[in-house]
Amino acid sequence: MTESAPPRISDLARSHGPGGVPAGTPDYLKGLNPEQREAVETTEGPVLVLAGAGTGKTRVLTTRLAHILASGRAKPWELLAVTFTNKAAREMRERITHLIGPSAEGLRWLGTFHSVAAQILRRHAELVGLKSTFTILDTDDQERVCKQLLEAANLDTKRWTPRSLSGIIDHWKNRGWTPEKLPNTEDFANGKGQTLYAAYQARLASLNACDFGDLLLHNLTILSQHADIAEEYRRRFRYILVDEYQDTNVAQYLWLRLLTSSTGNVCCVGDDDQSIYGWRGAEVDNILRFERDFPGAKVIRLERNYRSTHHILGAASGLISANRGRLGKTLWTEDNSGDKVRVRGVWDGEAEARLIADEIETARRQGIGYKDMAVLVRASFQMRAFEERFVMLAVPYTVIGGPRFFERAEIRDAHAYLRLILSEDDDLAFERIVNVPKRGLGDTSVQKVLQIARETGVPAMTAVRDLITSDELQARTRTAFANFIRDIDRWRQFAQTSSHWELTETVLEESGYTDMQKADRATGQTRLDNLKELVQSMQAFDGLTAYLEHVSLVMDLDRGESADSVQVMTLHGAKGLEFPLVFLPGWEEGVFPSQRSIDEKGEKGLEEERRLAYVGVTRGKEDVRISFAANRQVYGRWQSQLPSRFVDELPIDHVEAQSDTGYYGASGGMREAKSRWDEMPSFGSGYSSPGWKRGQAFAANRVPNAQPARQTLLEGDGRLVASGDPKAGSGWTKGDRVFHQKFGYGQVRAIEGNKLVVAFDKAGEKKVIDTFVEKT
DNA sequence: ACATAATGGATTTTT
DNA sequence: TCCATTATGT
Repeated sequence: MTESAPPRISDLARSHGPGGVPAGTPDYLKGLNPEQREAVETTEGPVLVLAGAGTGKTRVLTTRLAHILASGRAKPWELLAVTFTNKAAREMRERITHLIGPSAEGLRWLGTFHSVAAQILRRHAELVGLKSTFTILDTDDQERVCKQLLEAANLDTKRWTPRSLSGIIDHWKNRGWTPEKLPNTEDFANGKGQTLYAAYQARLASLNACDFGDLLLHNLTILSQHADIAEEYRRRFRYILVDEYQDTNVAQYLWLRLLTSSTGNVCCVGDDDQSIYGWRGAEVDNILRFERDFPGAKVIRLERNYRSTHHILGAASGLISANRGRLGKTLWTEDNSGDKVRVRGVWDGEAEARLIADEIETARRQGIGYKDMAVLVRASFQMRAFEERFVMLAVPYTVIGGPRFFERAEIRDAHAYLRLILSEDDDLAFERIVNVPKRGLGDTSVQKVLQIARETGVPAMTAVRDLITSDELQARTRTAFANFIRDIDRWRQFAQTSSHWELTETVLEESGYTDMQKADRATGQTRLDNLKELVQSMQAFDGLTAYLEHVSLVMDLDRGESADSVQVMTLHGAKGLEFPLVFLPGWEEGVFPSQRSIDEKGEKGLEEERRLAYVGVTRGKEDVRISFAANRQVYGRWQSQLPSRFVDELPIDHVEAQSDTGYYGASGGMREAKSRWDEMPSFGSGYSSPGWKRGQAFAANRVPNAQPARQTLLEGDGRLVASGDPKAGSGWTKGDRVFHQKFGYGQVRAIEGNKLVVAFDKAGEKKVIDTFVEKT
C-alpha cells in the first residue's frame, strides 16, 4: 500500500542518542499525522485502531512494531503479530525490515493466525493426541475423509454431500466448538452431526493429521486445559498486534483472549466497514464490542484518507451510510480534484465488456498504464466476458486469484507421491495416487485394501504389503500392487541420497506420470509446465519436510512481478489494493448484491454486500466507473436485469450518470432516474428506496406463477424475515431444496400456507403439504 | 477396466 | 452454458 509518502528511515541509529535511547523525535515518527502517531505511540494497554480505507493502516502497523522494538520495549521474539493472509504477513515483514534492518528476522511470531498456531501446535501436539510431525490437510483431503465417513454411515451422499459436511465441521471449528462442546442446536443429517464430527476428528487423529480449523481449535484446547503453558505464552508475548480484526472468527478471538496477558498490550487494527468475510465465519461483532472486551481500551480513528479523490470518497461514504450497526467513521481528504464517479447502464454484458475495453484503450492512450487499471467483479463468472473482449483487442490482462497453483490436480498428485514416500501411513496420499497413472488397479481392489486396512487398524500400505503375500487377490492385481510397493520403496531409498527436487523429478518420470500427461493433448502441456515450475520452486527449500509444511500453510506460489497488464479480479481479491482507475461492472440486482447472500443471510447478507461495494469504490484513487447491464446471460439463459439498489444509494452529488443507449434515460442523476422498471408493480415493504422496490419486482419476476414470496419480504421495521428460521413465517423459503419420500428431490417454487408448490427434479411440479417434505 | 452418456450443480476464498 | 461427477454399456 502506498497511502502516503514512503517513510525514509533506513538508519534508525541516527535517531538514537548514546546508549540506544531515542533522542527527541525518532525519524520514523515524522510524517505521521496526529492520529497515526497516537496509534503508534500508545503502546501500553488495549488499543483499537479503526483504520478506514486508505488511511495508512499498514504504515501505522509497521511503524508501531518498529517503535516498540526501537524504543527497547520488547525483543523481536516477544512480539506476536498476526494477519489473515500470507501476503499481508510478508508485506509487514518486508516493511519492518526496511525500518529496523535485519533484526526484523527475529520476529518469529509474525505470521498468519494459522502459521503461528501451527508453530505452537507442533510444540505441544502430544497434548491433543497428535505427533509433532502431523500433516495439515487441505479441503480436498477433508472432503475425502468426509465422503468415507458418510458412506460408512450409510448416508445418501447426494443429500448429505461430503462438501457440506466438511463445510459445517469447518464452521463449527471456526466457532471454537469441539465435538463435545457442540451445542445441540447444531446438527447435520438428522441428529448425526455430533457423531460424524467426532468420527471425523478420530479419523484425523489416526492419520496423525489436522485440518486448518484444528490448528486453532487444538490451540484452544491446549491453552485452556494447561494453565502453565498458557501462562508461558502470555509472558512471552509482551505486545500483541492483530491486523484485519474485523475478519476474526470466534476461534481466533478466543485464541487471542487466551494469549493476552493481564497487562493487555494488545492492539487490534481493522475497519468494520470492510468486513467481507462473514460467510467464512468472520464476526464483525468482535470489533464492534472491543471496548467491552477490553475495558479501558483506547479507540483511535484514522479518518484522513490519502488515497482517493473527494468524489470517490463521497460516493463510498454515502453508500456505506445505509448500513446499520457501524462504529462510524467519516473519511475526509484534502483532495479537491477529480471527476465524479461515473455510472452507466448498457444493454447487455457484452456491451459492458466492449465499453470497458474501449475506455481502457482510451485511458492507455492518455498515458495511464494498464497495470494502473482494474476490473473488479462480484463473482468470477463475470470475468469471462472481459477476457474474451481483451483477447480480441489484444489488451494485456492478468486474472488475479482463480485456481491456485498448489490446488491443481497434477501438483496435488506430485505431493501425494512425496507424502507417501515420506510417511508410509499417509492413507489419503495412498488413495490419491495408487492408481494414478493407471496401473490396472480397479476401484474394487483399492476399496478392498482400504477396508482391510480400516478393519485391522493399519495403514493402507501395510495392508497391501500383507495382501501381496497372500492369494486373496487376482494374480494381475497382485503384481500391480507389488510393483507399486516396489517403486515406492525404491524412491524412499533414493530420497536418502538425493535432493528433494531430484526425487520429485525421478518419481514423476519413473511412475509414468509425465508420460500420462504427454499423452493428454488437451491439458498435458500446461500440466507438465506446472510440474516443472513445481520442481523449480522446491529448490528454495531445505528439504522435503520444510517444503511440504510451507505449501500446506501458504498454498500459493510467490510469483514474480506482473507485467503491465489490466488487473481483473473479484472484489474480495481486491481488498487492500488500490488502482488509479477502477471499473466496477455488474451492479445489478441478483448479481451485486448477490441473490444468494440475501436469500441465505437476509439483511446481514445485504449489509455485507454493501460493504463489498464500499471496498470496491474505495479501491479507486482517481477514477471509478460503475456499470450495469439490462440483460445478462446467466448459466446460458438470458435474464433481464435491474440496476442494483447500490446504484440508487450513491449520493447524487458525487456521481454522474451516463447513458450508453438512452435506454435508462438516467440523465438527471440516479435518484431521479426513470427507468422502465420504475413502473413495475412492487410488493409492499417497509423499505422504500426505488432500488429496493425494483429489486422486489425483480425477485418476484424471476419465478413466474409464484405468489409474492412472504418469507423474503421485509418486516415493518425493515428487517428481513430470516429465511430458513423455523420461527419466522412457515419456515419455508422459495428456492429451498427439499426431499419428498415419493417424489424425490425438488425445489420450492411457492408457499401457500402449509402447502408448497415444489418443482421436483423427476416428478415435475406438485403441490404438497409441507410436513411431507424435509429440507436438504 | 475403460470409454461414453446422462445428470446435476453452479458465489465470494484464506488458511 | 459448461463443468465435473456418476451411471451405463462394452
